[in-house]
Parts: sequence; structure tokens; C-alpha cells
Amino acid sequence: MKSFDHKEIERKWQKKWQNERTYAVTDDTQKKKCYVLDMFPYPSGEGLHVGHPKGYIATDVYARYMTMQGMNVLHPMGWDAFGLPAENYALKNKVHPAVAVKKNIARFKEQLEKIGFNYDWDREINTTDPVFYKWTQWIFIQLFKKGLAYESYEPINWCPSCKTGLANEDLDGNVCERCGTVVEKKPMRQWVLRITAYADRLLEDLDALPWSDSVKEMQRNWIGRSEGALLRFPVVNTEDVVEVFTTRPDTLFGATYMVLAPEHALVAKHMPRITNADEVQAYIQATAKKTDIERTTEGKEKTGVVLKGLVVRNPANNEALPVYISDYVLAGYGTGAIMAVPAHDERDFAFAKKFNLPITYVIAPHFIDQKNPPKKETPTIERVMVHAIIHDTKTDMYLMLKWKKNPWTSFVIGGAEDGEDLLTAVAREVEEETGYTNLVFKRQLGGTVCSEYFAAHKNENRFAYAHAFLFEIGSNTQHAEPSPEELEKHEPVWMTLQEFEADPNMTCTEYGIWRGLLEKETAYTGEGMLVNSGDFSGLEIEEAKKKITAFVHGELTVQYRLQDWVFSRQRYWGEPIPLVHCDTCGIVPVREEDLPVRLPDVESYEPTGTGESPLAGIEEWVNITCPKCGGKGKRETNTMPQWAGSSWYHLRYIDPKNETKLVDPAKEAYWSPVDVYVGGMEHATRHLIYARFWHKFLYDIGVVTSKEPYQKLYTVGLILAEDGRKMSKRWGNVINPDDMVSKMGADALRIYEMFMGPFGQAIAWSTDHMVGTRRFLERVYGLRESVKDDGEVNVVLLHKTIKKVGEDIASFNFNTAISQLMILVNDMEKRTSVQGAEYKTLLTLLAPFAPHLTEELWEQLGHTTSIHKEAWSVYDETKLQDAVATIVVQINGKVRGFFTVAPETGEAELKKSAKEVATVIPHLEGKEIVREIVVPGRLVNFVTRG
RNA sequence: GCCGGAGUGGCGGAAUGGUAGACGCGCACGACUCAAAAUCGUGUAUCGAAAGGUGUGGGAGUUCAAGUCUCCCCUCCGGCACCA
Repeated sequence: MKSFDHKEIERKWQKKWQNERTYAVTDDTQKKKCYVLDMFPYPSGEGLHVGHPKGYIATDVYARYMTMQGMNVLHPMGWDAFGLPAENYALKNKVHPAVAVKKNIARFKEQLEKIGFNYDWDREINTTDPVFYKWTQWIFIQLFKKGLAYESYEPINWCPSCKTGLANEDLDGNVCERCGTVVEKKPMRQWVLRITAYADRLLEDLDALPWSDSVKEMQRNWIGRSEGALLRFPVVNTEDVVEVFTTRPDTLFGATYMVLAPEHALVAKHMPRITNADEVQAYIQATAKKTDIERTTEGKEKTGVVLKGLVVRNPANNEALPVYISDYVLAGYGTGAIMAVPAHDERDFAFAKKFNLPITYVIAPHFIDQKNPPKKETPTIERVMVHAIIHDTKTDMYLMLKWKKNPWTSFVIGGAEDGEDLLTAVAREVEEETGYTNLVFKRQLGGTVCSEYFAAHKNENRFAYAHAFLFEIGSNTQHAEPSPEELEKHEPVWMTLQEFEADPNMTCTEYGIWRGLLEKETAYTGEGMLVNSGDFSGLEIEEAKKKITAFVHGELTVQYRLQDWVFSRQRYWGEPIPLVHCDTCGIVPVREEDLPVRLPDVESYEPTGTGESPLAGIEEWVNITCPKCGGKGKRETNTMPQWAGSSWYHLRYIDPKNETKLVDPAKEAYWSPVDVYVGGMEHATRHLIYARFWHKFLYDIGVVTSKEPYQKLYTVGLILAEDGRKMSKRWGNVINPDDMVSKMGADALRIYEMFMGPFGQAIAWSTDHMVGTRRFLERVYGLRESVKDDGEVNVVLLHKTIKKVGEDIASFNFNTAISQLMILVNDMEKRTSVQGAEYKTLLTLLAPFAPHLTEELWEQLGHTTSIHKEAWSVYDETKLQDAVATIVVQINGKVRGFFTVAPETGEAELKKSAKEVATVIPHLEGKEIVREIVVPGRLVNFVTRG
């Protein structure tokens, strides 16, 4: 068999497709549309490696399939070329970024074209083209007019290496995502987009999107919505109040101190009255020097300083609370101040332990005893209970009580008298019941725990407020025999905790809580009932949140982790922000008819590092007449971030040459939204949030008709290098697609990348494995010699294949689609001849994957039109069933034999035949069949006994 | 710590609760060849001579039947992380 010449075939067809404009897209509104989009590439200087085209191949296969299904398919491509990578590359190589970008695009395009994509290049876009960025600027002006773009002087992330401010989304932890430099907080003038105004809609509309749970969850986490309340704490002897955001207003009675972020405005304001100002200043300065990394990795070890002379009042009970500053409170979240409830917040707990602050428990876990549940029609008595947990550290034993009249083993336990101090009560009970005195009191275990149970010895239901106290045997501890009356009730017994837990008579509803607190002292953050909270005691948490907030005149509010989008960059290579600063009119947008504001040519575009962009130095560009009053004005010199263009580019492909509108409304209504969007997981919380935000804004101002830009979303799994690491010039493990196309052909590359494994999964490249796909194509090529009009045909297999390949492409399961095609080809190869019609169908099924070879073979069959214009075959539901069914016979679920029958054979017949299978008979001998399970067409299972 | 996702041959992986390992790579043997490559054919989870047993990260459970469903645990990958 002669192998095919892929180079010749590819050259021939790529040229022909181009000349005949095979893939031109028209706005044929008679047809149903399908908009398939790739996240467009950033044309770097490195060129493509073999991983880049994976997503493009997938969308190409999908788009070709949808075209064959009769859809009008839009599958465009373009370039995202503004921003730091291009600019840094240009600086390094001493060329103008515009020149570098042009060259890189040419290289990318050349590489892509070799792979045989069906792009309509007439719709190519480029974010750095003034014709394109005119509309990016136009959108900014609309945002500005609606108050969604604002100037701010707040501290932001500053990358000292890239010399520009960055958005939160541009950070990788605490370092600049581009260059890896640790970022600083720097107060500076900047433009910010009010994305938080869209936070709830970005969150709510996520639910209905047919995206993967992981991407949706990532976005939810990123937005980080939390419901809570704003509460106000008056500062004693001043007019000021400290406003606090908390998700737990129900714990207000447990607030024992307050913490402000070191940067909080009130700290500076009240510095004169702070008596330890030196210490406070020192802490503030130390914090300012710390990077976020130091703040977090230095650990959970809390630091802080009390503000002596500053006291606030708890609005719930008027208690005076001390005020601290600590870097565990972040200036950028909530109000930059918290009420600290150490009993019910782990961070506050750690801080309170370190600074010896009081811990007041106001939420009690609430248990109902399962062993002795409360009885109906029985009076319930409330009692305050005390548990003594008495530990002998020498033997690691604990002192318990074994009860005489009831089968109970318990801690030393008793009730507190009305008004009696709990510690007094527990000491009294210990002495009475065990005879021990002068035990060493270690600590109380947490706070109150409520438990309800039936107390058989008193025939009453108890609602107990239980408290546990840990004691140890000390050198002064004395022991006397308890009284005979007490011994009659229960006997003190030393046992280990393990023995206690294993004791079937162990009675202690709250044991789980005590046990946890014995091991580790910690805050209680779980469910429960309010205690020690005045009139609110007895309420459940959710109800208390509302009532206490209302009681102190607070407001229920919502906070987001998401912060407004820092939108200005002090760099050259971006869209100029189209605003003018005028002394009389303030900030005025550039007139829309004057757009685009072109990026001026400049001799030096190096970043200045001063907080101003290089554009600030070009006087003839900066100085301009004010669009409003005609007086003197100065242009805004900041530029937009890399993510501006990609936030709306999907709309421009629909109408790329429109000079008067961003997109023609009729065309938008037809093509939008994107039906299938494909790209990398790394864009889950940046591009995909920004683009959703802008799209929703454009919806609000009537530019688009859909609320969401992208319907179905598939994320591409990375292709790793053969060594399992990321492909990188640095490791020298990069595989270039050009080499693979040249060696094995574009079709083999395409099929291999789709066949490697599940589309969304990261898999290492293997050139060895790739030879299999080339062999497969050779076999398809070889088949043409055995094609005869009346050749052999496997109807069932053919129809199964039509069904599976179509369904698998539609659901992005390309690997199994290809495997099915291989099964069909293997079957055809084994025959002496292949029916012409079946062969033609095979070629059309393979066409989306291998566009060049199938087009060539199609022509060889005598066709004069492109195979890519053919209709997808329709399978016949009645031809999917095999002529015979293989029935599995199981005995007790184990496979013991097979037989074949007609698929529609009935149950009775199947049972009968199953019992006659030679390999089955020995297993049934002497056994009684107690159950027979029959799944027609599949199996018979006999359950036997004996 | 919290939230997602995943653990199946030598490798990539496949499997509506119904014969685990499809398909591909590799490997072994055979054919062709002076020889090799390419190609074609046969075989290829594992223990066992066989009958049969054992096998989808580990452990329990549901079911006639579990890779698949439920619970617990381990490991790996990704995201978030002092967010009040």
C-alpha cells in the first residue's frame, strides 16, 4: 500500500479553500445559527507550542460538525495583543510593541493556518487596532457616564518591577502574575470600575449557566458574598462611632473587645488621646512594611496593640470595651473594623488568649439525649448543672460516678443552687460525692451547653444548662470517704477516657463537646441557642441575628470579597482612557465622534515608575481643548489593562467592520450569545468575570439582547511535555506543531490531540503515541482500493457509528468518537470489499477531524463540491440493534457462561436456555434456585442456596 | 483550614448499576525480507498445569449484581485562604 503524501494534500486543499472562500460566513438568518468561539490567543514572541491549538482543534471539529448539521456557524479568530507581555517583550528586544505584535501575529497565523482551521479570516479582529479599540473606549465612556467608572486614590497593588498598578485579579497570591515580583500597597490616583455593583447579578445568573461546577464554584468563591449586619459602637467621650461588619450579630452580647485595622481612619484621628501613641505608631509602621506574604505566613500567631485611652460601648449592653489594632483585621474588607467575639470566632479566640482578654460564651450547643429522650406529658424542670472532670495526670485516669439505682456512668455531676457561683457549686458537689477537696482547678471547658433528657430518678424532664470544669489532683489534694448516703446513690470510680467511652452505661449528652475541648481549647462556631444575652437568651441564631440587629439600630447588609476593578495602568501599550481633565469642567469624556483616541507614537515608552504613564510626557498629545467648554484641558494618560478588549471582543466578530456601531442590532440579535466557548481554566476568575460584567452592562444600555455572553463553556486540559512538566522554553521540552504537521501531517496532529484523552484533562504529549493516529489515517486511505458499489457492509456498526460520533462531538467527547471511527475502519479492513455508500459515510464522519485527507478522498470519488458542505448522515433507530444478543449467565452474580439468542427472546426462554449452558450446569447441580433475575438482551442471574 | 475535581493494565484511557480493561501506544511471537524498517496476522490484567480464584486507592454498607450508588479514610491536582 502506498502511503499518502500529506504535504501535497494539505497544500492543495488549504489553497483551494482559501481561493474558493469555502469557510466564508454569511448572516443567513433563514438558518439556525451556532456561534462557536475560542478564547483568542495572545500572540507572544515564542510562537505556538503543540498545546495551544488543542482548543482550536476542538472548536474546529465542532464547528465543522454543526455546519454539516445544517447550522449557520460562526467560528472566528483574532488577537488579544495589548498589555504587559507584548510591551515587556518589545522593551527587551528593543522594537516598538506595535511592530513586535504585527510580527508575532503573522507568525501565529502562519502556524494556525497549517493546521487547517475553517476560520473566516475576513472577520479577524485585533484589540490593538484603532478600529477595534475605538469601541473599547466607547464602552468605557458609557461606563463613566453611568457612574460605573470612577477616579480613586485608595491604596492599590503596585508591581515595582512592571511599574504599574494592578487589579486583585492580576495577582497570584501576593505576587504579580506576570513577573512574579511581590506587590506593594501604594496609594495612587487610578480609574476603577464598579464591578461590585454587578456582584449579585454575576452570582445569581451563574446558577442557570450550563458551565462546569468547578468554574461556577470558583466564581462564587471569588465574588465571596456574605450576609451580615452593620453595627455601630459609640466611642466613649467622643461624637464618633465605629462601624463594624459582622456575619454574627447574634453574638453581640459576647463581644469583649474591638479590633481596628492599623490603617483605620479613626486610629489616626484619635492619636492625640491615645496614651501609648508611640507603641501604636510603631505597630502601624511595622505593619505597613510587611508584605501580605509576611502578614499571612508569619502565621496565625496574632499580634496587636491596645489603644490606651480609647474605649467603645457595646450597643447591646452598654459595656465598655477596649480597642485594639491588629493586622488580622484587613482594611480592605468590610469596614476595616470588627467586634471581637472570642467565644465564637477562632481568630478572636486566638487573639484573646494571647492578650488575656475575657471570653464570654453566648451561644450554647443544644442536644437532645438519644438514650434518655424527654418524655411527653412529663413536666420539664430547668436546671443549671455542673460537671467536674477530675484528672489524675500520673495515671491518666478520670474520676467518674457509677450510679446504683440506674444503669449510669457519668462524670461527677450536680446542680447549682439558685444564685450560687458555679465554681463553688462544683467544688461542693465534688466534695459531697467523692470526698475530694483542694483539687487544682485548671479551667472551664467552653461555656454553657444545653441538653434535654429524661431524669428517671426524679421522673421529670430536664432542660439542663451544663458547664464543665477541669480539675487535677495536686500535692495539696485531700481525700476523705464520702458519706454513706452519697455512697448509696453512686460510687466514685477511676477510669480512662477510653474505658468511659466504651462503657455501655455512659451517660453524658454533651460528651462530644467536652472531649473536644479537653484536647484543644477553641471557639464554638456551630449551631445553638442564645444564652447570657439578656432578653434574647433562648432564641435560635437566625432569629437572633435579625432581632439583635434591629435592637441596636444596625442594618442587615451584604459584603463581597470581590473588589472594584482597578482599571488603569501606568504603561504605554494599552487603550488610552478617553477622558479629559479640565480646570473648569472637571473630568469630561472625549466626544464619541472623536473616538478613537489613538495611542500616540512615542520615542520612549519605558514605564516611568512615578505613577504616571509614559504618555504623560508627550505634551502635544496631552494638551487638548476641553470637549465641553473649549478651554484648556489635559488628556487622561493612564491606559487600560490587558483585559479590556477581551471583555467584549466576542461581539465584534459578529459585525467586525461596522464603523458607526459597536455591533449592528439585527446581527447581534441573530448571532448572540456565543453558543459554545472554549478556553483555559486560568481564565475562570478573571476574563470570564470581566466579560460577564461588561456584557451585563451592555445589556443594561441596550447594546446586546442577552444577559450572559457565553452559554456552554468547555475548559481545555493542558498538554504537558513528554517529561510531565509544563512545556516551556526554560525546560527545553517544547514541541512545535509545525514539526508535527511536517512529519505526520495536520490531520494526524488534529486526531491525536483529540484522541489523547478526555478534552478537559491535562495529559502529557507523546510523539510515540501519535503514530497510531497516522496509521489510522493510512488505513482509511488504504480502504479506497477495496471500495465497490455493491461491496460488503456492516449496517448495524455503521449506524451505531453515525450515532456515537455525532453525539460525542456534540458533547466534546472527541476521544471516544475517534475510537468508534477506528472500530468501524478495523471492521471494514477485515472485509474483502467495502460498500461505496458506507465508505462515503465514513469519510463524512471523519471529515471534521481530518479535513484534508477526507476532502482529497472525496474528490477521488468523483465529487466536485467540498465534503465540508455535505450533510451529516442520519442514523436509523431500527438499525442499531445487533442481529444476535450475547446473554451472560451468572450464578450468584458470578459469570459462569454465555449463549446467543435473538435479541427479542422472552424471559421464560432465556431462563430455560441459561440452564442448558454447558459451563453453567455444574454450578447448578445440587443447588436450589431461590431467585431468577432476567434482563432481556443482557443477562440471566440465578441466586442459589445449598 | 474551606471549596471543587480525580485515583482503573507497562503507558494514554473506555465502560445507561448488568461479561472491567473498548480504542490506541508499547511488548511478545509469527508472516514478508539476505537483513532491517514499514506492513500484515495472533496474543497481551493477575495467580494457577487446570478447574478456578483475585482484581478499578483503602475500609464498611446498599443490591440478585458495584469502577459506577451511600458513609468513613488515604493520596494527587486545581482554586480560595486571618474576608469578620
